[in-house]
Amino acid sequence: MAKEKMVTAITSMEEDFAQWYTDVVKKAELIDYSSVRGCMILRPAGYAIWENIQKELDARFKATGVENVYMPLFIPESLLQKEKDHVEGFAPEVAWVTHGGLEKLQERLCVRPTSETLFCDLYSNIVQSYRDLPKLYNQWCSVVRWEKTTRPFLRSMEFLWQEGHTAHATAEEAEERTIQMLNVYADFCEQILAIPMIKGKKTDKEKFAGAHSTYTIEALMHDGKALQSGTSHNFGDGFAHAFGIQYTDKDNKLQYVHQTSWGMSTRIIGAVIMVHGDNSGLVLPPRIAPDQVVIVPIMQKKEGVLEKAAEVKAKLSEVARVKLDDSDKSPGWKFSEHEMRGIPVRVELGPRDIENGQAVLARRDTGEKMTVSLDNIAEEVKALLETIQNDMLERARKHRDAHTYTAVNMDEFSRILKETPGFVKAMWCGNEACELKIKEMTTATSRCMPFEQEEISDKCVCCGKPAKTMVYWGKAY
RNA sequence: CGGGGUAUAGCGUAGCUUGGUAGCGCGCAGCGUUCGGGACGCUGAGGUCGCAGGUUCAAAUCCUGUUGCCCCGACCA
Repeated sequence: MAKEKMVTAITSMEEDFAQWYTDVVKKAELIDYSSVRGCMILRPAGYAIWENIQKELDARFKATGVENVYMPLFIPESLLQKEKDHVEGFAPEVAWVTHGGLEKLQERLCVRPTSETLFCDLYSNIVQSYRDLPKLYNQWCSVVRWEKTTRPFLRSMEFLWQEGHTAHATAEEAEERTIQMLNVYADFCEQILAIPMIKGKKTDKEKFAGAHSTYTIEALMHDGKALQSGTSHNFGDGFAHAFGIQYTDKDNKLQYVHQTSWGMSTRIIGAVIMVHGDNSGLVLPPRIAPDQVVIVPIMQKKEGVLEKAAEVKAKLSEVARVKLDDSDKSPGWKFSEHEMRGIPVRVELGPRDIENGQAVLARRDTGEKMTVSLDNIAEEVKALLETIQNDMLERARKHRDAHTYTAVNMDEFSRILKETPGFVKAMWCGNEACELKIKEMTTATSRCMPFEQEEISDKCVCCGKPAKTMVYWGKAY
């Protein structure tokens, strides 16, 4: 008779993907729910991932000349209202401060949903000459959006992110910066998070409130749904006109600046979970994993085992972030626990191994086990982490490609999304009416117009009129 | 904001139909035996049954209201 499972397992993905996601997030102890509706507590395991993301992204930003600043949490109502599209876009989801202590405020203060208006206000004061440009500022902060429904990482009322805001002398320079930052995001996601991205431009319907154009990176989750993972906006000179951000050029003429903004949030952690995770829990790519290796001693009370484990830890610490689990749980319990938390490599070390001068390495991503000599364990682990990182990217790419389809008519389009969810590549006439109709018929939205275009057909998948662009469509988070 | 669930110890739950001393498993604490895929025995601690009213001699259970959470839609990173 099979022994009853002692601990409630994670719901399998196939059974209920949404429940699987919630289970993983909780069991891996990434977050906890708080007493405030829609706000999550980032626990050490979750926050450590964010810290690594910050570290990697911040270095990449700075390498392109970006400087960090910190802006206020509050925005006066009058400031928020200076740009018409922007305020209309965000009005439904801003939180307001109406009182200071017991006194009612003269003017309401909005809790920032994003900080364009504050940066614009600042730039209007500090930019006078072409010599003051460009301004390349970024801030790490949290923002608040009064969401109707929330999910850990994917949509919470308060979330952590970075928002970059730049001001340039010319339209060309602003466009160049917009694309440059999109590429920074895409490279980061592929190199560090092992998530392949589709880079492209948003349609007018999907672009940011107040933007001239919005670029996006889109990823495909394990369940075939798309996740917008980072955006980069070119504002043109729209905000500059609204806020009066002008400078004097070389010919002593007054000019408006051209601006960009770009952001990535803790939502990207949701992508890591849903791209790499499996039925045993989280699977972290080595480069972002707070702990890359966990050593599980076997028969740890036996003399010499913990000593040897500490020795191995010291050796491995030179090539990786290592944790030694010497708690008094059983080995089997530890195996499951660290799998749930997604630690890339497990080292098993027991009396038998020590006698033979070896250890067992287990890969989190494949479950594969191998025996290595203690003499060169550091080199072996280092190489294995690299292999895992590369294999994870490759596997994610294969999954995405296998779930990317083409459609030339609506029958095909609907059938694909119904039977085998994923990205659908299809031609589009450029008319918003077709976007709306497709959404109505299939619930899919245009994810982006990819930089890498293909000519699938010469007719719009929806209306049959001459097509302008190939678009990636999909159901999105 | 609509539709559907749900709320009992840290977690998972039984009890509710038919009111009558709140029970179980995991976890937690102590001791001992264990240890290569969620070990076992013994002992023990832990509960305003989401919250607020009401009915009743008596409410986890019946009634009313309210709030949180989860899932599915409409809106967003």
